[in-house]
Amino acid sequence: MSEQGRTDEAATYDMSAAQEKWRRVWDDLDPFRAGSAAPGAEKRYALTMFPYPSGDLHMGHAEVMALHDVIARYWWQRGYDVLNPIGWDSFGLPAENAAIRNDEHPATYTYANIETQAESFRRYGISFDWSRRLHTSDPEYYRWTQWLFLKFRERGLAYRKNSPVNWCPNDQTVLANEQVVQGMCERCGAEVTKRELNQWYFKVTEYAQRLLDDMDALVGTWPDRVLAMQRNWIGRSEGAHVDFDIELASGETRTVTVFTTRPDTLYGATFMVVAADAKLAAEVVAPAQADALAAYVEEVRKASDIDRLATDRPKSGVDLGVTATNPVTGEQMPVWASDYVLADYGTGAIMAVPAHDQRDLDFAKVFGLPVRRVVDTGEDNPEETYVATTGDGTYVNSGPLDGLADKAAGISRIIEQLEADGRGTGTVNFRLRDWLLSRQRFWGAPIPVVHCPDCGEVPVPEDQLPVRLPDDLKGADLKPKGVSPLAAAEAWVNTECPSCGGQALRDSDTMDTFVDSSWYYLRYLDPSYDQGPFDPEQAREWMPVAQYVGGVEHAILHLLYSRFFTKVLHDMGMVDFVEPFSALLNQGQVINQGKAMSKSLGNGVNLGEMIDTYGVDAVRLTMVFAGPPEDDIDWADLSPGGSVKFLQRAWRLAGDVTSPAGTAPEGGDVALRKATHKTVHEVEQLIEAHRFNVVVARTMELVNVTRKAIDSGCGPADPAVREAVETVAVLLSLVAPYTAEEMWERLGHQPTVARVGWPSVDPALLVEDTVTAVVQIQGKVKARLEVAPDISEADLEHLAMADPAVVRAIDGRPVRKVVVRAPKLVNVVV
RNA sequence: GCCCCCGUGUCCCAACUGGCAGAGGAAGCCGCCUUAAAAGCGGCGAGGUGCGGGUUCGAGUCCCGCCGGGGGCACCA
Repeated sequence: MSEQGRTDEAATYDMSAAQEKWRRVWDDLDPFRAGSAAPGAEKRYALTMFPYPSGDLHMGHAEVMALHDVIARYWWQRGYDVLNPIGWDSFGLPAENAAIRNDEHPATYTYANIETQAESFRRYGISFDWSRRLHTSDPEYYRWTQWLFLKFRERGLAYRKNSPVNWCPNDQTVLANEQVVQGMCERCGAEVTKRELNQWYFKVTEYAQRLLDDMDALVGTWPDRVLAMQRNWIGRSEGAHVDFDIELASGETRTVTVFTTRPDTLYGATFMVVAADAKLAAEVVAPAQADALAAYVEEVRKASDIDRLATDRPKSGVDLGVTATNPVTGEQMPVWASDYVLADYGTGAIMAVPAHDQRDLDFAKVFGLPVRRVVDTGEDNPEETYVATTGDGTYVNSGPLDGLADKAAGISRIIEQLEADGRGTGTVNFRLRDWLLSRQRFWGAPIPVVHCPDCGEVPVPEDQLPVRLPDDLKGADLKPKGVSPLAAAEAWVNTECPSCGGQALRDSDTMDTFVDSSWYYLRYLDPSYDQGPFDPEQAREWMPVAQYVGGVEHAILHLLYSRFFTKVLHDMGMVDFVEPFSALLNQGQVINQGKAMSKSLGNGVNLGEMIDTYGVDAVRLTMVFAGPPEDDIDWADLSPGGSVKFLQRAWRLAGDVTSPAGTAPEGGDVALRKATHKTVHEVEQLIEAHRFNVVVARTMELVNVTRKAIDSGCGPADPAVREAVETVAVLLSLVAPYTAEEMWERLGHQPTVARVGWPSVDPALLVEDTVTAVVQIQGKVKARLEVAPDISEADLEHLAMADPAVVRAIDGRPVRKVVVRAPKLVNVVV
């Protein structure tokens, strides 16, 4: 790129040559090895969500890594000992599907892509410690995933149960609730159906309250919206279980418990509704209504989840032909079945209070069921309007509660009464369900359990881990068949029972890949550790992660699971903290022309081409400068060419410095020195606040004033110029490592600029000689005064009132009030 | 339907606990340099902060109500 015959001002450096050159130097110096900081340095763990190895890196990776690296490199410069590892989340469906397509083993695709991405990361110049590299599909890794599964099982936190589960007919596997989005498979978009299967679960629900409570410690360092999403997902609600006796057709009595958040409206419960697809409905239905129920359930099954999600569709249901007794009024209430009650939330049955719940009221209206108001809110009576009232009010028609106007008191009184009568109890209910972890796919960690006809479910002994995946399956062997491809691998699935030695079968399901990623941050501490999943000593030194950076798409799944794992490990005594990630930053997405990049829109931007055209540094700088890190950035709005120009301008400064390396800055041009020190000081605060775009803007300003100083100010030989240019190089080392290194070399220094240390700020140089004070009349600026920064309020007021422009503006009117904020402002009110 | 975030020059974006609306960049225009162009250097313009109220000496910033955009949840009893 550099050519002969150009003037000095127009000189540029060759970006691609610099990339080749410095990459080798860095490989040699290995400057980002954790543990290489000065002895006693504070340790900081910088983590970025590890990539999935599909294809090469894309613009999204480029953005998140560029932002993340600002933090990691800043910490190194500040003298911290930094752990910034990289690895791959390398199990998963895309590799398996590629293997079926290409008639090969999934490992082929996986490890080839990993090499491609690793090469791209190196070229991209991220400050990773490559010695910590891991892949979750390595047997050395999944050995410990399996080990953790067994430990969870020992603690009763991994268990099997029969249950209707989410089934993706396209991927031919079950899905966790978290992986079903709007009734669709979050991976392939197919409509999810239900199947009754025996599957493995992690008992996340046991940790629901702690997952909620411990979020208090994350407020302020995690994005509010992520905390809100997790809270919402956990879905805690306080209420009561209330028992209703149902008079069955056989004459027997069956007690049915409902969950309600409004036990205080029990006097207004006029009917009961059970989930149509729950066993309960079939168990209590009167014989005369059994056919009607069966027909209704069939109808509901046919209606897809998509239809169910439409909240405005009319209520439907069927009368079960039995009645339940209201425990406080003694009234007989009809029992209905409907699909608006969910089988797997609460108890799958509700007491309907149509006057104060719109859904119940809609149902009552369709079927002509009674409505009775028990809370008078002052609004129109819902019995007439068919608009349910849900606010606070005075209890009516509610026996002992009548006249009371306090909802909290109403709730606790009813609960007391129910508890005294043995008809109910106060309780807390969560929306969170247990985590379904079995997958009927091949490319995952096998579940380390053997099923023996005599001994039943037998865990694989620890010394036999890992249970390795067979390496002789490929192509059509891996086609989804509704059961795991492993079930058909006879040589693999047939085994000895570890307990009795008899013929037995391995569990042929594999674990959800989210199990792998729930603990990888601990494995990074020492990926070759063979005494356990991670080195507890290293965990004490480095954990928890000081800054985690990644996409908001993991707001619930990965982050919730990792938090759960950490709490379990804490309870096992393996770690001494309860939250894995102290701070979280969600970067925005890179979009193009207002829309997410996609093949169908044809608006994709190829990272490799961008790097070839503009160079790594310009692409990184463009990403960081684009805007606040958590905002989406539209590539069409940006100017990578402008970034190139800026980097060349900055680089050119280094060539203009004529003072020798090592020149002390003292005695240099004071104005330039002040600009330099002020920039460093501001950048420190901006980085702490993650305002990286402004960091770049401040660096540009410093480049601009340095250019002026060289051309028309103190001149290139002034020591302040060297100080300014060296500062620019250090600032750029966070964002544009190649340019920074080129500058550093040109300035007569040895590599690497990435570890030279952060410039120290001289507080004396942060003090301004004079400050511009603004004098306002009625809030409008009328005069400006140059004053000392430490001027007293009285002096400033005096100066302001004496200013001719101010006197003119006041024009003899009486001054009602003078507001003085020394040294910046005086406001005169007349 | 409920909850959250965001609306600042042509565009992307700055503006500390309320205190001179403009830092940086892009695009544009004008000079300098050049035989010329590119590159480089220097300079210029423009909005009163989506709309309407309110609080305040003073509001882009705080409060209320709208409009527009984005996101999350969604029959969760």
